[in-house]
Amino acid sequence: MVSKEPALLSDLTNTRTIRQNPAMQVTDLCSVEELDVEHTVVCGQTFRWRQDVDRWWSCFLTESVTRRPFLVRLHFENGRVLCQADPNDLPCIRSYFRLEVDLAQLTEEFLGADPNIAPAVAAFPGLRVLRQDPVECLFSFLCTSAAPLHRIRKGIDGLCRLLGERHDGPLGEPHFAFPTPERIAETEIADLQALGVGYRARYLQATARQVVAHGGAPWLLALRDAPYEDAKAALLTLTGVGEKIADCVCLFCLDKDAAIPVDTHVRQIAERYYLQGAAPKSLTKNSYALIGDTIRNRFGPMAGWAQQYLFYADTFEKKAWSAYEAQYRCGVVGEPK
DNA sequence: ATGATACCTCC
DNA sequence: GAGGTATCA
Repeated sequence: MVSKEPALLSDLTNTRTIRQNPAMQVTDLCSVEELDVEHTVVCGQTFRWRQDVDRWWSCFLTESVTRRPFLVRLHFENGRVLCQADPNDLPCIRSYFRLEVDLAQLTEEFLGADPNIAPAVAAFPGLRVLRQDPVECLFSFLCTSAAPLHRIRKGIDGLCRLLGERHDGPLGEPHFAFPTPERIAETEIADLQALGVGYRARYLQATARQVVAHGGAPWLLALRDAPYEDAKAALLTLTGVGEKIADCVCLFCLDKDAAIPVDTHVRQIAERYYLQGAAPKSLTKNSYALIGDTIRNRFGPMAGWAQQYLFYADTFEKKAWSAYEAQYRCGVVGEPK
């Protein structure tokens, strides 16, 4: 599997070089009860995090307003989350993980609203919904339709390597920023398809052109200030964006905490707990809304977070964690198992 | 409005 | 067949 993509070997993050970068400092970010880094970055809301050889989790993120890329590395030790980053980037990192949300209070409210969520909350304390950069979130989720996790990660990684701005570390280790809509818009469909994203290549180019026509990244970011319904409606006009992906983008980067992305897992959960007998046979526009409304009625305006606990606990049960985790290890992206 | 099918790719 | 969408009946 290594011989298939030898180029990746040279791209492994050399943690020593990062430690030698004087701008990178280790900070005590918060407690592990406040943030479970590992499950938060592998629970299906973001796809570019990886575990370096020293087991620190790392990602090359983009600040949503300034479009400035920056490196983050996180690790947990003695009940604390340690953060290795440029101190100037700490506010961005706190914002990304939405540490302003009082998770203890929120999960307490969820438990009061519905005891069915107790096992999920108990299994993953510290699991959070992110505030990602909308550009990365939208174009990432365009790659997710009917695709397994390793394919999603490979496609997104390829997209960044092909079109993302390259930033070299102190000893030349490369980091690729997520590409701009403009860059994706000017790329041939065939070149995008060569990344292994299949028919989603057409969606990437079409949506990139539509976003650029609307004003680019700032237009997407402005949806954060719009009501959920308006933001979702705007996203639904984009090619390749249906209800599920629109809700993923709303929830995972636009602060729309009531958004419920409904897939087969969430549908099964809704059937099991709330809709016995009255369960819809298929996922139509109406049944999609019914399931979302059911969960919103139960958990209120932060229902999207409740959905994430229920969803992840359900999928986690079905896959052995070791097999799951292996896809993230050592930064080797793109190869399954 | 609901239901069926094709669309890339690869295990 | 897979964590979905566009298209057409």
